[in-house]
Amino acid sequence: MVSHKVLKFGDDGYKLPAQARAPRSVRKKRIYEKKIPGDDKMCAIDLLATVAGSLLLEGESSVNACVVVVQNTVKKEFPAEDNPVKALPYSESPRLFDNGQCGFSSVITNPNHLLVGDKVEKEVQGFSSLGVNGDVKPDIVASIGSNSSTEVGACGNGSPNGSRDDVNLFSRNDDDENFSGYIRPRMNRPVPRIGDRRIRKILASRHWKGDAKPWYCSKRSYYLHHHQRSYPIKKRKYFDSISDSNSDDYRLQGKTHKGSRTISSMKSRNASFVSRDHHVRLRIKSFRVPELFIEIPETATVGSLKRMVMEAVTTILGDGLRVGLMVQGKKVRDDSKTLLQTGISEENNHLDSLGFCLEPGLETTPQPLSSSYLSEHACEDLTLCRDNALDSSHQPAAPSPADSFGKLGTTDHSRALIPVVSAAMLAPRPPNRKFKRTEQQLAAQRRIRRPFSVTEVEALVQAVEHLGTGRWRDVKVRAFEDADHRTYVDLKDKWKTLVHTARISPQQRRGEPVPQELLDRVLKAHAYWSQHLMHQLQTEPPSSQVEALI
DNA sequence: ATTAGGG
DNA sequence: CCCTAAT
Repeated sequence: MVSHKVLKFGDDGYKLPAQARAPRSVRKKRIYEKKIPGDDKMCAIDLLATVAGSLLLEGESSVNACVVVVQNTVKKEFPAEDNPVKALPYSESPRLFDNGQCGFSSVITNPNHLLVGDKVEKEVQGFSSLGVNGDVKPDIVASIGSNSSTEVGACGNGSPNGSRDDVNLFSRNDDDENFSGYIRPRMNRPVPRIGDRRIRKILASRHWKGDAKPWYCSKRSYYLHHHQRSYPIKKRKYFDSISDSNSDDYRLQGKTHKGSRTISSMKSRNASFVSRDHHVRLRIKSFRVPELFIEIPETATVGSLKRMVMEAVTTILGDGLRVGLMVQGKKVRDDSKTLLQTGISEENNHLDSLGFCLEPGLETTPQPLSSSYLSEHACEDLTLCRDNALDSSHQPAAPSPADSFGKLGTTDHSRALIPVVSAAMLAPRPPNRKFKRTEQQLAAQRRIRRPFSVTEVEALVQAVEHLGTGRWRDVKVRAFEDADHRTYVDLKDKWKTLVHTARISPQQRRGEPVPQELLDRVLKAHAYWSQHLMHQLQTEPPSSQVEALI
């Protein structure tokens, strides 16, 4: 009987459980959601190589060269007075191993700088669409600096509107953050990432107000996934004014491009900001491969082990990646948002929790495993491993997370081992807890407040009159299909407050006054549906009743 | 994924 | 709005 060694690279793999939740991008989209047009595809490896190349470019001194990675090319822009930096030959692949260390604590280890100009947004989008990945969701995070060792030096002054908003973020040293992940056979089931449940518990035990907000937040990840995060605080007033000045009746408005109006009005208003040639300098310290679990027979050769590890990494990188961006612990999904809006160009302290991550490009077309970058050797070894696993009866000495090991080889699809990376390791380091989060930071975590306009209230009331108070999903579809920022939870909450508002005296009400007529309807509908909970289940009341209700 | 309800 | 718990 061949015993297996379970090798685990990295030793603090579980230190960040709260961040272990995998992206939900995989999940089925809500019906009322709009589909995002597919992006171009490109070779993930090439991408990584490109990124790596870019990152390896700089030495400590040359801080001002601007290296922008655009798909398969590396575009360099050099400030007049700076020494150009040699570009890494494109053919040179990133270093996957950290010399002297077991495994690959970092794909790219040299301190380096990635300076991004205005066009960052576009560039990032270029990345965001690589191949795809069937059922595994590795994440690789490139943390930008770290709290403990990050030196945030502002080239400009601190004033938000100062003449120089440039921010230079860089880390002094390459402090070693461990990584973890698993290698597991490709199975139907997603990998046993760090248990959701456990994570939730941990999350639950953590009051977000007082603690770092995990960037994967159970529920929130659901709708924030699709309903973009709010704007930076600083811009809040500005946005509020916009939405306030426009009543949004999405139902009547029909399908329009989301936010088109907002964007356009924003442009004109924000012109003074945007026009200025402010740049944000970011330095991606390194991309790390998270914790990795490998099960391999004792009789396997060192060479095969090495290849296995290589295979794992390669698979992670080659199975389709896209770039994710995290700001203040929150994933920024809206690619159309500007850095300014996202807060990246704001004060320095916003950058301490900025992170890039490579995640599976699940939005795009799935690619058959055969097209991945598995080498023949790797496949051979993996096959060998699989066979051995079969021989050794079943069962994996591998405890916990690797419960799938036992099934190694039970499926034909398990020909290749798919490395699974726990998101935990990849997450950017949580904000430094030493310093209390500022109100601003806290607020930035929230979605922007968007008071319901009278028109929206009207739409909501009408929908509830017809559908009742227990079918918010339907209400959403029916009356707010195009209001992407209004989730059914929001609608439910709004109804709650409407009912409350209707019950209190007009003097106690705040905000834009809701016509009494509407409030009356709210109470009526509320009363009606309170009594007809039975019917509310599926059917809509006869129009006659509804009208009577109205 | 949705719903319900407290914070 | 946020967050959870329970569906």
